[in-house]
Amino acid sequence: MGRAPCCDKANVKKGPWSPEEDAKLKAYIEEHGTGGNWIALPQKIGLKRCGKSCRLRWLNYLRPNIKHGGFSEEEDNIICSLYISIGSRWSIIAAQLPGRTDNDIKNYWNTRLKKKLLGKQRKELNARRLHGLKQEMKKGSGNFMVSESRSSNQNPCWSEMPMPAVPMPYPSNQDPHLSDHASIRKLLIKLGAGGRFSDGHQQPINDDEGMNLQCPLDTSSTQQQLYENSIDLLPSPCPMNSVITSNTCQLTEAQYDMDVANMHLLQGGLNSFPVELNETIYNNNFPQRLEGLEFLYGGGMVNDSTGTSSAESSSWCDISSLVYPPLVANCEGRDPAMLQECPFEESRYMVPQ
DNA sequence: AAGATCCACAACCGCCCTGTG
DNA sequence: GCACAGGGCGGTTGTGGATCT
Repeated sequence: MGRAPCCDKANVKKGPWSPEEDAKLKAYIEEHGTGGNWIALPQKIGLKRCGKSCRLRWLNYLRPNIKHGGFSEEEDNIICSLYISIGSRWSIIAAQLPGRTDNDIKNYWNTRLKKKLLGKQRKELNARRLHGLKQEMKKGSGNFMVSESRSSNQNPCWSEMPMPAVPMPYPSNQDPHLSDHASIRKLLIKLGAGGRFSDGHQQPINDDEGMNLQCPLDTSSTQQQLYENSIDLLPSPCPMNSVITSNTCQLTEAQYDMDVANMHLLQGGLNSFPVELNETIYNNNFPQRLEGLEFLYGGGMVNDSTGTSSAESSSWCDISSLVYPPLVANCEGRDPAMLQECPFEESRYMVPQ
C-alpha cells in the first residue's frame, strides 16, 4: 500500500517561487515561526504550495544569514575533508559551514568540486600511464598484465594494475573507479598527497612516493586500537568495510584484489598526506572544534588543536585512522556498547542547526 | 545572429526515520 | 506492535543564463 501524499498535488503550485510567495512565507515565519507543522503552514498563509516545498524554500533560501555561491578555498577543503570522512552527509557538512545549506553544498560538490577533482584525476592517470608506458618500453616489454604480487594479495602495486598500453581518456561517468563515494574518497586522498584540493596548488606527483607501499602509520597496538575504534565509529558510507572484511566479503576474488590493492595504494599515499589540509583542520584555519563532530576529538581519535603541539602531528594519521580502516577491520565481535554509541548514526538527527 | 550545448542552481521526488495514537 | 503523519535527507530533474559553434 502506497503512502498518502503529503498534499493535494493537483492544487499545489510547482516551479520557481515568486517574490510575493517568498514575502508571504518569510513574513509569516518571522512573526509566528513554523508552528512545528509545515504541512499546515501553506494553507494558513494562503500559499498553494506543498508544505515540504515551503520548508525547503525557507531553509535553503529565505532563512536569515544564508550565503550563496562564492565558496572559499577553505570551505572547499572543509567540504573535501568531511566528504572523505563521512561521505555525502550534506547536512552534517553544512552544519560545519555557517550560512551554507546542505542543498548549496550538495550542488556545489556535484557541479564544481567533483569535476575539479575528476579533472585532476584524469591528468594524473594519463601522466601515470605515459610514465608506465615509457618504463615498459625501456624494459622492452609490452606486458602490462597482472603480476604475481597482485594475485597473491602481497604488495599489490598500482603500476602493475592492468592498464591500456595507450592513454585512453574516457568520460568521467565511464570511469569505473570514480563512480561512487569510495572511489572519490580514494581520489581525494591521492590528490591530497599533491597539496591542496584547489587549483594552482598541486605539486607534481612523485611516482615513487605514490607507489610506496609501506604503511606510514604507527602500527603499534595503540594505533591498531584506534583503527579498530574507527571501524566502530564509522558506519562507512562506502562499502569499504565489506571489501576488507574477509569473512563477510561478497565480492569476487578479482574485485577483492583490486580493492585491497587500492587500499595499499591509499595507505602508501598517506605518507605525504596533506599537511595543509591537516593544518586547516587543526590550526587557525579551523578556529573552533567542529560542531556536531566532537566525537572526532574525544577518546584519542583526533588531537584537539588546543591540546597538542604541531610536533605531535601524527594528527593526520590520527584522522586517517577514521578515514582508512585497517585491513583487519571486522565489526563482528565488537563491544555492542560502542556500536550503539556510534555518533555518526546519531548525528544524522542531532546536527545542531 | 541563431541554434546547440554547457553549466549552475533551485526545486522536486521518493525514501527513511521518528513520534504519536 | 502496528499504522500513519510529518520532518529530514540525499539524489535527481528542470530551468534559465552563459558560452560555443
